[in-house]
Amino acid sequence: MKQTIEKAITGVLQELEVANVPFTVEHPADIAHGDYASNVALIAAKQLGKNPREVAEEIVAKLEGFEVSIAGPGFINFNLPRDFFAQKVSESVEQKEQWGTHDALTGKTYFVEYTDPNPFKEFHIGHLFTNSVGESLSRLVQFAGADTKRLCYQGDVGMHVANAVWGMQQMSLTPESSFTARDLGKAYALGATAYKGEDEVVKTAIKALNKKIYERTDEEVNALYDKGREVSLAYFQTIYEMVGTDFDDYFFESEAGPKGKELVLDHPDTFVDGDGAKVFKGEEYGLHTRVFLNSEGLPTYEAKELALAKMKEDRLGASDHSIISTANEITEYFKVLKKAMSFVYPELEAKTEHIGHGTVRLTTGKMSSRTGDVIAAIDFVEEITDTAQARIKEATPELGEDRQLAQQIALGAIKYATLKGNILQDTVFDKEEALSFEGASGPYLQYTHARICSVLKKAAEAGVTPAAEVLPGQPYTIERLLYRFQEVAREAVEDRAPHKVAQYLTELAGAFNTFYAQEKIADATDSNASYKALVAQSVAQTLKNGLWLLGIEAPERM
RNA sequence: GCUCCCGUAGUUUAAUGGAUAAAACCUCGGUUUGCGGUACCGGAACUCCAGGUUCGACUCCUGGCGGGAGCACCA
Repeated sequence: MKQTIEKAITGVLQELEVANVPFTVEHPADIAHGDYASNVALIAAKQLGKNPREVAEEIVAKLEGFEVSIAGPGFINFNLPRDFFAQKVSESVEQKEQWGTHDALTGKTYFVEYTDPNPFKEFHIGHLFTNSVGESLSRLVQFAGADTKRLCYQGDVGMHVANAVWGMQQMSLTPESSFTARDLGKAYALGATAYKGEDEVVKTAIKALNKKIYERTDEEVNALYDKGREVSLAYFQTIYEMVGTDFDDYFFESEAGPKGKELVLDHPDTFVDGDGAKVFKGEEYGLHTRVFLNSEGLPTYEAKELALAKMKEDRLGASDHSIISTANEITEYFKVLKKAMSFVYPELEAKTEHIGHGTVRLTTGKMSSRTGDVIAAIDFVEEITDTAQARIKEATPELGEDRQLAQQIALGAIKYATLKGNILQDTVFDKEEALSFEGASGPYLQYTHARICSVLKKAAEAGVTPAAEVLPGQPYTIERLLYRFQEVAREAVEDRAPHKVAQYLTELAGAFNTFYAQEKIADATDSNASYKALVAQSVAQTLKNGLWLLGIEAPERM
């Protein structure tokens, strides 16, 4: 539709013999202004040396087949025909889960790497938030038609692991003993604190342990390490299932390490000596110099990441684009990494994109992953699930024991709070606000969806069948929003902006609730009831698909 | 000190250079016995400062001020 309008305007401009007018056609900020608006007259007026409103009138006189009006300083507003909306409403219901999908990335293969927790350490709320962002980005590219590969890169070697294994030894954990991921978290905290302390003997011991783990030279250490890794990864898997992420493949630092080292040594022109280490001179490109191999010859994050890019293609085949989504602490490193990669793997570098998102803070203060003083994602979700369940019990007693439902709502609250704003910015997670279940929140969207499911059931009982046979003369306001869903999905993926979906859904839900307050749907005596039911069904489908893009479930009752 | 990101109602967030800066929380005042009031309607309230570019600036440029992240062997 937008293209049709643009084409019509271009035609008129040719008639008026004006060229190179970079006009836009977009939705006006206020829906009352029309469905589309163009600033063409304002731009063209400059070239023509005329008053914008005058130019607008000339253009409008030549535009055929549209209901248009001139407003403000010279905007041309377009109102779409009634049938257009009815057709879109019908389409949305027919297309079901396909509604809103588009072809922006059809035929492309996209890798999306995210979450990236470290085995032996706690999976904390930071991982939960970064997972929400990555999962939504994955779903956005998938919705755009891309063959989407979800990837997870986990740091199973390095000093943090050495700290944890040292702690395991102190706690007398053995490969035969049964211990949990939580015990590992304690072990890590123990080791990390000890390493930071003054005791040089301990430091030396942990460093030696790190080397042993990396080289796998000590059977006893290997056994303890392997068991710890297994426990930790199994624990992560339960979390991925809980949040609804299904990774296609997992990569580990233990694999990337040796390959990274080899890669660095194979490119002596790119990675040069610096204080006994191998470094990349980022300064020559306005960046920082980074160490790729430390003075002990061990690969750093940067070297591993370099190898990882190649490993992904080796295992999953070639991609057209590779997204790596992390918190923005990594952003600067990644710039250097990309530069270095442009010498080693220029073709991979060209399609690698790092998306550094802001961090989420709790209203109670900042969390830290270094001190061991972290909030476990599991605990966080449990706590919010408890509150959600209490709320359900109050409102819908018969669903009060449904723990799974409570968890869906808790995750909806968390994910919405994470994705409601621009992901580049830091956000604050206010538990009370996210759980208020009112206004702009995940549960509000879920509630609206459930409410529609309920009213449609009532309508069916009353003998109202959703259909587009009898149409009210004027489209309902909500119809003017419904057809935009696909455009929103497209913009959101192009801008890497899940918040555009969140924002849209909130507006849609609000408009529906207004519609619902004004119009009775389950009333067979109303000649418009069938169409109203169809509109309601369309809203439910749109909410469901939109929530899916945010990684949020849409229960039918709550 | 240098680099990058960011400063919008009391609070949390929106706004491809466009119309009266938009929602939600909070607050104040209301809602037709009509389908889920976890809803709806209305009021009050905002662009850090100073310049510049533009018909038009929250948006772009310059300089301040304030916050976050990073600045060589952690990731």
